[in-house]
Amino acid sequence: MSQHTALLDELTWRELLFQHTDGLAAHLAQGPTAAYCGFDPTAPSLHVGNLVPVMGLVHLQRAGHKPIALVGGGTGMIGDPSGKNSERTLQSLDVIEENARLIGAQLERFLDFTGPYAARMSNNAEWLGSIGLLEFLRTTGKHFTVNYMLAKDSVKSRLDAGISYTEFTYMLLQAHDYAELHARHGVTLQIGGSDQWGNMTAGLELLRRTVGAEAHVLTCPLVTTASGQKFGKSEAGAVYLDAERTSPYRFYQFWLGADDRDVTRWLRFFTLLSREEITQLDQATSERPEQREAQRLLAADVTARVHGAAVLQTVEAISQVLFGKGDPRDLSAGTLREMSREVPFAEVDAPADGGAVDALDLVVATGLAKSRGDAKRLVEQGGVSVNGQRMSMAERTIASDAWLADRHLLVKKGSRDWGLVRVR
RNA sequence: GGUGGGGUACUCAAGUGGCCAACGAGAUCAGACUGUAAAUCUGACGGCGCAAGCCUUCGAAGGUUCGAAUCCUUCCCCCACCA
Repeated sequence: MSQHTALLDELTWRELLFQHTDGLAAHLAQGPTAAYCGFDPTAPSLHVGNLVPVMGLVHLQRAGHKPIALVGGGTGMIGDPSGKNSERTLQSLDVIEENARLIGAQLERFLDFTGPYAARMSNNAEWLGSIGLLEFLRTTGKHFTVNYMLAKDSVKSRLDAGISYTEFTYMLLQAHDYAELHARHGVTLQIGGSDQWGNMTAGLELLRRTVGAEAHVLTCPLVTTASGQKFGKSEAGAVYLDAERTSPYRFYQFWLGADDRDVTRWLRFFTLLSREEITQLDQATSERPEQREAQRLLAADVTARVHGAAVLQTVEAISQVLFGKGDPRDLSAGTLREMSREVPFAEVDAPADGGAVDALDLVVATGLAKSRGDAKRLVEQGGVSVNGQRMSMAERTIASDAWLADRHLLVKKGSRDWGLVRVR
């Protein structure tokens, strides 16, 4: 067993291996293999769910293979019907281009572009964008029967609701990508989420029929949560890698909040910690769950990889301040200013009448409630604290002598949603 | 094309002239408990409002009526069976 086949063992114990083609182990044993994984630019940022195949590429590289991260600037113009129960609206070309640029930049951070196993970035707009319809139909389309295409789950499940000719064609484009990358870079392995199996095998079909090359595919499982929630959703929606969309603090908190039942699996999925370390953390979770060592390490590891060590330090410090038992009055103006970039922040005008601000306004200004009526409901239920003091409808104003450093007010909604306000 | 069933709030789903902003369940939010957990219990849950109340909603548009989610007309869509 060489370094190259260690990939499968690694993925197996991490449970990142869902399905793969027969003979993959023997193929990998032959030496460094070029492999790719595609990401369509359907959003301006990757989200945590995308991290699974990204980590697949990372493991691939660590096992001595050459990863290619493919941005689907071309396929993104068409729309993948896999897992969708209705037709999607097409996005404008500018949006797709911009998304592709942003996602490409995110992907670059995970891979090493130097050394003997240097990674490579690619964008299928490069070849799909300029291929003519007739040429495409003659070179790629000719190798697929409609019968074959109709048998794919992605298509079959849409036959009642309807599927456009455009989306129907998606699998051919992905197959074309595989063939193109095979020709350009000798790619013989494609990885992706388990929902991509159909599209990926279409690529194998094309390679088999055209160049007769041996090629493989490997899929990663879908991430699930113990509570049955969709993975990667927080109250505020999807958890993105982009700091503008999901603040690093929220990102960190997302991982920190992992369910005990999920945390070990997520450590295997999303960190590079060794088997021994993870086993140890697993034990820590069952012996002293309240310490949440596993969650802390998971959050730190992933946040550091995505946002960098410096940012991790900041968000850890902020988490410590917010959830530690310190008195908010001790916070320095500098700390508060740093915090204002990570938690919902708003500035309000000083009240005309002498200085006391209304908690309802603070809750609304920070977006923790969408209206005063909504805020009132929260206060009535005891869900709002300002500067550590629980508010009630009768007592909910904060006089200026109770403000924090540099005219700040720290608002807490529920047990873990925070907002910061500064009085102008 | 014919016949029958159906479209109700985030989702599922009651309601068939006033007591309906609309039973119930889930989701969500808050409180208690706790580990910034899970489970459980309690409360909130169309919008705006500190309240009185106002506004918008029951596929769409009209109509009947003092009054409609509920009755009538037309239209749109879904499902089942027949052709």
